[in-house]
Amino acid sequence: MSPKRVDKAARKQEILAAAVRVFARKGFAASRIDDVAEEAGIAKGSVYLYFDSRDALLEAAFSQYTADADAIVAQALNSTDPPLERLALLVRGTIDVIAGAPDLARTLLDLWATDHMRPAYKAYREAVAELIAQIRPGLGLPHATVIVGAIEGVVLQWLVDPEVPIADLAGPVLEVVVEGLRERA
Amino acid sequence: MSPKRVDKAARKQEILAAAVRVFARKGFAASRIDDVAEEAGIAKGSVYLYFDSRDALLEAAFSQYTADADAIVAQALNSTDPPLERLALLVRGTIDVIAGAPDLARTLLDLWATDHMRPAYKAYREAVAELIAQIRPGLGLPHATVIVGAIEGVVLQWLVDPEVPIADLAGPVLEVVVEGLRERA
Amino acid sequence: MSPKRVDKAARKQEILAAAVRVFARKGFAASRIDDVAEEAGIAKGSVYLYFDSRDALLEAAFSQYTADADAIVAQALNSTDPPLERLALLVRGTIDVIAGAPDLARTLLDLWATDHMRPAYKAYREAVAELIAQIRPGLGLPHATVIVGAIEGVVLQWLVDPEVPIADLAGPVLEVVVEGLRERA
Amino acid sequence: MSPKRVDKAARKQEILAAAVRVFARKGFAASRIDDVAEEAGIAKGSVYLYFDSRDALLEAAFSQYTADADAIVAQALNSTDPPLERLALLVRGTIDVIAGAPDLARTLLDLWATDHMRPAYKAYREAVAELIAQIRPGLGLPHATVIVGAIEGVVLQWLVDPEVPIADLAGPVLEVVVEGLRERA
DNA sequence: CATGAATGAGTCTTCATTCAT
DNA sequence: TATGAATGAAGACTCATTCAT
Repeated sequence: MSPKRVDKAARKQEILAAAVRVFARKGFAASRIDDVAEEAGIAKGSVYLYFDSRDALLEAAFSQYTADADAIVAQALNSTDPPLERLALLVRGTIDVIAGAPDLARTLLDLWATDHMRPAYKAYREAVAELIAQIRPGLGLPHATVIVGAIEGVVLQWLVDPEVPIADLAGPVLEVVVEGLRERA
Repeated sequence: MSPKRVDKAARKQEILAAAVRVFARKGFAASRIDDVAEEAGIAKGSVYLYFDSRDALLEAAFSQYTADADAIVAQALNSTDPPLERLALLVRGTIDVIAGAPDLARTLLDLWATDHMRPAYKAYREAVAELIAQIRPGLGLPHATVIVGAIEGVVLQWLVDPEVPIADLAGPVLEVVVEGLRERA
Repeated sequence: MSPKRVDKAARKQEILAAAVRVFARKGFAASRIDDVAEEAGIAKGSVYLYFDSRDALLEAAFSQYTADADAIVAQALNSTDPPLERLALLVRGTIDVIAGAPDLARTLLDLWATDHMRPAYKAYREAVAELIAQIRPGLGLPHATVIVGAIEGVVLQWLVDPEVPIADLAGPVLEVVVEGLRERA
Repeated sequence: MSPKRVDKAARKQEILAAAVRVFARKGFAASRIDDVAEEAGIAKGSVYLYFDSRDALLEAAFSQYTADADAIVAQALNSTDPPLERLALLVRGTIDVIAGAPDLARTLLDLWATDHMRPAYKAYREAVAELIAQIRPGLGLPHATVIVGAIEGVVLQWLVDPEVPIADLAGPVLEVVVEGLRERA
């Protein structure tokens, strides 16, 4: 009847973190449950005390990712700042979160092949569309798709090539997207 | 010995094409040698007469893809039109090619997880940097990364969600990127 | 030290009873120690305080079952009634007991696959042989095997198909076995 | 394109026969795919070229069993002999088939725990009911259940104890069931 | 060249058993 | 005594690769 020392939720987080590190290192497809267990310093079978299956681990990693991302988006959009300010918040927030958790970010490569990101991106686009409609009439979902694309596309390039200086790119994203490339009068 | 009806190189190409179709359909991780053989209309063992291993097949499929992609970019950039025109060509060309071969495009999701795209994207960014430097001084590699990001990011969203109207997005990409979102005076 | 609230033997019996219920429900092969522990309302590890292993638990469950079965048979045979009467008692007793504990009966399916029933059935046949020899000279072990077979075979059919009305079949068993099918003069 | 030497159907039969031998030796629950493969003299993976799963092997064993059994029943019932003759045919046929294939018979112990035998036994009982109704009015399904029970119950005892002389028991079954135990006037 | 049956290493998952608390 | 987290051996199933024909 004595309560066990182990905090189940904490242990679950440890394993998930270990899994994310492994996924980041080798990709989900090449990650074995043994790898995750070893990274977490436990026996293979113990992973199953906390996650139902290998897929459940990816699932959990995904949830963790989108939870963070959603928070950023929500925060940026619910502010009362002027729209351009909020757009800047959004871009900076997203990129900071991603750059701050490279391992988690790497799982995006696997997540994209899933259809878990579909609703997330859809909501993201719609929120941005609403935001930019306040900047200038005539801006809508297509342009929002471009904004989201610029952010995620910059991340993508960093994932493909770690030398891309992701942390420094929030500025350029905003410059290009807000001011455009064309020479001003 | 007269040459056989089917020459080796051609047969190898057929298998490669079949492999790409299969990879596009189910992703690389879920594609079996059996699937490729069936798609190519030959026996499983025969695949090994042309490719040393599953990985070699992958490698070949990836190389073919990047070669195609490189050609698009080169073509757009080597024109003598004014820079903004060439940018437009590039954006439209890339998106048209990708939207025109949806099956092939799916392969990108796997490609990104390899490092085959690293040099391709690097060259892509550098070429775009050179191009936009001609539009306005002060524009450079960071902005080029955003441009490439916007293009690839829009494609990414379409891969994640087929309802994203990729074919209609070349225009919005250019609008945002060239003119910016900000209200003009 | 005053005796603990629950004495060891009683607790052991509780666990055994729980085990039998579980085995009856799902069959032995599909029964997990966890299931037994849960049915007994204790922790999995505690089962091992009373039984050395899963097999020991099985063994105990089987022994309990055969002990019960032997008691039935002994009781029916030790009466001083005339032979046909005792045969009727035996058939009715056996079927009533089995039909009265359907959960327990399911265990028979597993028991048959072990050799725990071998001596029990042997004794059963011999006792019946002795009994029927008093009904008519010339009747012996082969006929006893048929009698026991008819009883157990009817039970078997009920285990295979719960719609077989086991509770109503003691009569027909006796009719067939005592009177035979043939039209009497 | 050259046709392979191996007759797939024959090979499948070989594996099934090997499986039945293994099942007979250790019971289905304790039988490993490795055991079956070794018994068949092939590699573990090869079993899966012919059977989808371990369960499919039991399934196949079952089908083989009931095919034989059904044939016996059908043959006995479709004869034009007088009813008592046909009953004798049925009892002798069933017991001969079972006694002639002890390995296959042993799988009955596993089959019974499945619900595959439910419809088979139901049909068996109904056929016998029809048959005995021709022997004497008033005989019906309950008595048929007893007949089937006597046959299967005798087999059961032989499975539990190989010393039970199954091959010699068709006679006693008929004697008891046709004539009854009671002393005739 | 082509075939496709055969192989067996590799992986996920389960679960009896142990043991620190 | 009791607990239940942890362990790791075992087993089903997959599939890249080989090779006899």
